[in-house]
Amino acid sequence: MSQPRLDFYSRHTAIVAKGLLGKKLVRMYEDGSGQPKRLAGIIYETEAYGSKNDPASHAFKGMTSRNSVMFGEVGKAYVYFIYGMHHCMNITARAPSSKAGAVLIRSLLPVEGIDIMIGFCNAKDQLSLANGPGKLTKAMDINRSHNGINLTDRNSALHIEDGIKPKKVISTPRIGISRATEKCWRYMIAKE
DNA sequence: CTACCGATTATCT
DNA sequence: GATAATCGGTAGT
Repeated sequence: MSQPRLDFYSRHTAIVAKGLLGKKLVRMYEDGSGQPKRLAGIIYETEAYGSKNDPASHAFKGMTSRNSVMFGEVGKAYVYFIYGMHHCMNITARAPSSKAGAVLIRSLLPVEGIDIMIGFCNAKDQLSLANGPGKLTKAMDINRSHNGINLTDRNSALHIEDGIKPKKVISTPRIGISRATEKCWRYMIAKE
């Protein structure tokens, strides 16, 4: 299975956000049986977050202990904890001229290990399993231990593989933020 | 050390 | 549509 390499992530964050649609997020889940289980979903919705040009981004005010991954190498996972109960997962990506950047994964369409994911989050059907940034991390058991993990390595517990090619993509303002709402940096696969 | 608040979700009216 | 749940990061004292 081929997968995006470093140069894929070394472009403007918004371009990468759009390019990640249709790719597959793969989680190798170690359940103690000795045989890793594969959990995977097609990326259906993303949002781009920049640096000093983007007041809505964690990186806007400069590097801190939390967001340092956003300033590091591209193609890594940036996982953070929010609202005392949810994790959100990002993929670091930025043009070489930019200091920081990441793409928030907002929703997935589960395709592998669906039974296991349903067990994690009490969801009843495939669609409601990972249709939100906090829900998909719960469905795939993603937490801060995955912060900084290399997503371009297929041996990682978390990585990206090539998936489908979206036929139609739409962009809208981002969700759940109070600043820089004028930027249309949210991308999602549209129904044909 | 203390206080405020957020890239969310489930649940209630 | 509105709000509680719940806690780590960040800024300010």
